[in-house]
Amino acid sequence: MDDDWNDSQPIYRQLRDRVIAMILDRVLDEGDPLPSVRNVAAEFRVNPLTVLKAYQQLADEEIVEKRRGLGLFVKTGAHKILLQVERQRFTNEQWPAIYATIQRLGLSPQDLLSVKPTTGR
Amino acid sequence: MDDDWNDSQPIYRQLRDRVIAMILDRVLDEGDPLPSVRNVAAEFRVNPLTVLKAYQQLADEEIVEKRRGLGLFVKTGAHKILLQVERQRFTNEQWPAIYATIQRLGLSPQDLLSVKPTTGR
DNA sequence: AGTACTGTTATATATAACTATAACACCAAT
DNA sequence: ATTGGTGTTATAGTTATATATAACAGTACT
Repeated sequence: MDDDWNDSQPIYRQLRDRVIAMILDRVLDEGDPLPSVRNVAAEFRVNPLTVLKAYQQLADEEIVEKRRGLGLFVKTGAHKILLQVERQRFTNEQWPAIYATIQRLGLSPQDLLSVKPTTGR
Repeated sequence: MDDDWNDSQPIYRQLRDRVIAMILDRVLDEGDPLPSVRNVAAEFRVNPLTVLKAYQQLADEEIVEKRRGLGLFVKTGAHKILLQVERQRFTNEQWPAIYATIQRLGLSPQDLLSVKPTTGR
């Protein structure tokens, strides 16, 4: 409903991340069709080619499956694989920098843990 | 010494962040000159214009002060201001999304916040 | 005056990201 | 067969990022 785009990340990347989040949150179950390229483009007021690029990437990552004339579908096993891959990516690649920032700013775990998330990401 | 550039962020932005980190870490004290445009460009094998863009931004943000023919210098009060501004930006804008990701991946925030990082950022 | 530093501007080029518009090819159902 | 739904391709233009090269302008020191 809210078309908010993070300025520090390409849209097609954010679209990809959004789908992955939906799979992880079981909003999209395995075998379910992804919302169509044209629908997503219309909903977020974005060019269809941008959506296509995001979907293409998901297909390249074997998270999603193409069926000619029908659309893209969540592969079976996608949830489990994503959980593994994304966990490792987060803890190894993203978290160290985040933790360094927290330390640098002198923020306390207590403060951070009491902050409620507002964005789905 | 290690010229590592994060692929998901423009170089000039990363250069800006690096200077800010140096100020927060007291590597650069108030009144100190920033490493010169040409030196930074040479050290990181980057175009001088890219460095200039980062420095220009720091000047626009009033964190740094220009002296004609001499260079850029850390403003007095920069540390305190940065600590305030960056703390708020992190907890309000970045942390909520990070926390959501942690939840989504089923990771324990407590564990993450008590573990030592491996990379300096 | 000359040298050696500073930031800055001017051109020109390359690539990535995003957009607008239009058309094509496949599949399912009427 | 036609309609309406998929993804996909083709052209073309804009903006942001980064590059290479060169020159300009202010300050300090010799």
